[in-house]
Order: sequence, then structure tokens, then C-alpha cells
Amino acid sequence: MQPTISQIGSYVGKEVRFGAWLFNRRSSGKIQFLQLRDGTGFIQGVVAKNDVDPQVWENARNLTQESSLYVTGTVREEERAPSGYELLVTGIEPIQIAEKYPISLKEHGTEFLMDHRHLWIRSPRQRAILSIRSQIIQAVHEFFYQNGFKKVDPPILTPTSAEGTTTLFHTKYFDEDAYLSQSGQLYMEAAAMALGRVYSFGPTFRAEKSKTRRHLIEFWMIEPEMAFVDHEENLKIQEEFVSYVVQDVLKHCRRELNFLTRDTAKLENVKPPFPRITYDEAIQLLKEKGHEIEWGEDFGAPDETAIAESFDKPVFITHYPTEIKAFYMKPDPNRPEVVLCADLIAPEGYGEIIGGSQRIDEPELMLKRFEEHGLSKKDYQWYLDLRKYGTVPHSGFGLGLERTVAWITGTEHVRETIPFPRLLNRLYP
RNA sequence: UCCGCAGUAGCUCAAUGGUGGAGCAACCGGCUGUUAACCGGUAGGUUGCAGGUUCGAGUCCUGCCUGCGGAGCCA
Repeated sequence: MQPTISQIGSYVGKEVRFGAWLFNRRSSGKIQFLQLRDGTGFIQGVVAKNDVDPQVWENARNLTQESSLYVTGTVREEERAPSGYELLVTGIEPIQIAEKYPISLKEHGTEFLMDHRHLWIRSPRQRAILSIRSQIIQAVHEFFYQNGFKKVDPPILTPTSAEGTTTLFHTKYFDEDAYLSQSGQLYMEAAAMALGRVYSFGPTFRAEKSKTRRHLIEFWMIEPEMAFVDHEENLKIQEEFVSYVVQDVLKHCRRELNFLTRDTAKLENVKPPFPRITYDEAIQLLKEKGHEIEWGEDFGAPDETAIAESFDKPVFITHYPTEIKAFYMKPDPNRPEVVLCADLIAPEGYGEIIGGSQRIDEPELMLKRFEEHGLSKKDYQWYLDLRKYGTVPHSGFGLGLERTVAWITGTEHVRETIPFPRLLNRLYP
């Protein structure tokens, strides 16, 4: 294989040839500095007029921003270079001289950049974020495989909604109505009864008119579901899981985190156990901070941020009122007005990254909830069956990938944490 | 859906109700260590759309469109 820029350190003193794009050029009359990228990294190529064939000089001079080429040169250590290496160019074979590139090195507005998202992802910052996203995805799979989970893929086309709360994308399934999945959870409960410990990792669709830095219309969710796991063990698995992912990124993506000027000390600190407060305590805390909130209300984004500010790690908020949570959550046996659930709030104002709970396993209570929520027993017969044929205590949770990427990378808005975001007013590109 | 802000050159922004400018990008030229290089020059405009007020509107008023920020909902 030809070398990549990321591997260039092992070719010091040798001549290499690889494919690259020119993302910038600075010239000084008799010396040109070519800023080259190949997707794996960046390196500066130096072309000195007196040291190269006139054709090489001319080829370099004609390269425009984002032109593609094969470059040949000698690798050398250079302490002035950000990566520590530089390429003394000896050959340039243009593949294509690019047309005038729309994205300049100067600042651009969000609308313009989003319209050119297919090109924007070439920029160093976007490359760093998407690289870390890839590492997070890999770490997620590693964690679950190491802990005996099986990956199960729930359907994306579904006949009805899972929770009945959020607005779904409607489509047709031949002559029937169908909806894009907003959560695979109910199917994962069935899978947990078959395979024990399972997780899903796939796209999720919410037709909500949400317009904030924490919302996407299409986003990726990791949903583990575990038989014979209660609320307490559920939280332990969550804190082990989140810590594993963060530490793995710290191990493999130092360069990217530094480029993004992420304060890694805050990430180093993300190790079990995570602090826990009950919903009751959270209400008390917010009242002390002057927030206007009463028991029984759900937290808004400013409330979550205020709670997160009181801790230097992700924090669990447990035992929410039964009234404001999903129908399938198991009530606390000692206090049926609250459920055995927890939301995990990321530090630094990145908001809720996990929602989870122990599920109702008693058939009678599940039937009662169906009646209370007006859910169709016919549509969900398969789900009710799970409580009839060997029901067991079980728990699960859902982690939002993009919010997790935003938090770990220190990115303000989730739209930069997914290659091609689907937003309220954006389906292009 | 609601609240707030904005829309001027390819991009980022100036312009007191009185002749629409600058930086970057592009093009031409200069420079052997540049780091969003720098210096000189050239070219680049239906001021989001429609209407109104005025001797005169990029600027003031009304409506619409688009975008941004936030809320609700959620991961």
C-alpha cells in the first residue's frame, strides 16, 4: 500500500508517493508551500524553484484549492510543522485542476456552510469531529462485545409508534400505513428475552419541530436491553459504558481533541461512579437556585444545565414521577408515584445523553398502563406476549450518539457531529 | 407552533434618509520559510421579494419568504 499522511512519520528520509488534495498554497516567488491533505491527515509540501525540475514548479503553481494530485517527495522531520514532518516535493502529477472552490479559508456563515456540507466535511475541524465520531462508534461496539452483548437490529419501518408521544414520519407500506422508527426499544425487549443482553445501533426519526442545538430530525441511537438486570445494575452498566467510550477516545484521538482545543482534563475525570440525585433532590436543588419549578413538572434545558453545573461528571437523575414518564417504566415498589428510571445529564450544558429505566414485567400492570394510555392491545399483542411467556425483570437505556459526540468533542451544535444532518428546514445535501 | 435577531459583491461585513465601500476568494504581477502569509494592480452589485411614505429609500412603514438563536418535546 502507498503510505498515508497519518503514517508519514515512519518514512523519514525516504521518498514516498501518495494521492492528496491541495487545501491551500502559499508562495514566495522562488518557494511554494503546498498544504496537502489525504483524509488521514495534513502535511506541508515544500517546492523550491532552484531544486526541482521546471515542470514540477509549474505544476505546483497551477494547482488550485482542492485540486487532486499524486505527490512524490522526501519526508523529513521539521519542528516548525504542526505534525512534526514536512515533504520535500520532487514530483507533482495533477489528477484534476479543481474549479474555483466555494469554501475559502476565511469565515463563513452556518447557512452557507450547511449548503456546502458535502465540501465542508473536508475541512480540518469537521474531519476531526467525524474522526472522533467514528472512534466513539467503534468503542460502543467494543464495549458491548466485551461484555457479552449481541447486536440486534430492530425494524425501521414500523406499523405503529412505540411511545405514542412524539410525532412520527408517516409513509406507505404498499397499501398499509407505516411509520419510521422513533425507537427500537420495544423490539429490543423481545430480543433480550431471546438473547439475554442485546443492543441496537441505528438511525431514529422524529418529526418534531425542534429547533435547538441539541436536536436532529434523524439521529443515531444506541439502545441496550438486558434480561435479569434491575434498575441499580442498569445504572452501573451505563456509567461503565460511558466511561469506557470517553477513555477510549482520549486514548486514540489526542490529536483531534487538541486540534478542537477540547479541555481533556474534564474528560479524564469521566470514570465510575457517577453522582446520582433523585428527581425530588433535583427539584429541591433547582428551587435553591431560584428556578420556578414544582414537583410533577419535567425539566427544561436550562434546568438540566443548572443541575449539570453542580457536578464535574455526568449525573444521573433518578425516580421521576410516573405521570411524566413512558408507560413501560416500572414503578418503585416502595413509592409507586415514581418510576425506576434515570436520565444521564452530560456536564458543561450538553444536556441529556441517556434515558433509561427498568421495564414493567408484570402482565396485569402492563395491561392497566395500556388502558390508561389508550394503547391498542391488538397492535401490541406481540409486546404483551413478552409478559405472558416467562416474563423477567429487565432494564435498558438509549444513548443519543450525536449529543455524545458533541459533548466529547466540545462541539456547540449537534449538526456538526453527523456527516449530513437532517434539520427542521434542511434535507439538502 | 411561539418569542427574539438578521438578509448588501462568490464569502464575511461597512455605508447619519442624500454619488453603495473594505477584507478574503478569483485573475495579473512581486517576494526562498510561509502558517487564514504578505505587498501592488484588475474585475466583480436587480441591496431577499412585493407594496407604501418621501423631492430622494440599502436605510423608515406594512406584508411575505429565507436563515440564525431560543422555547416546548425529546436522545
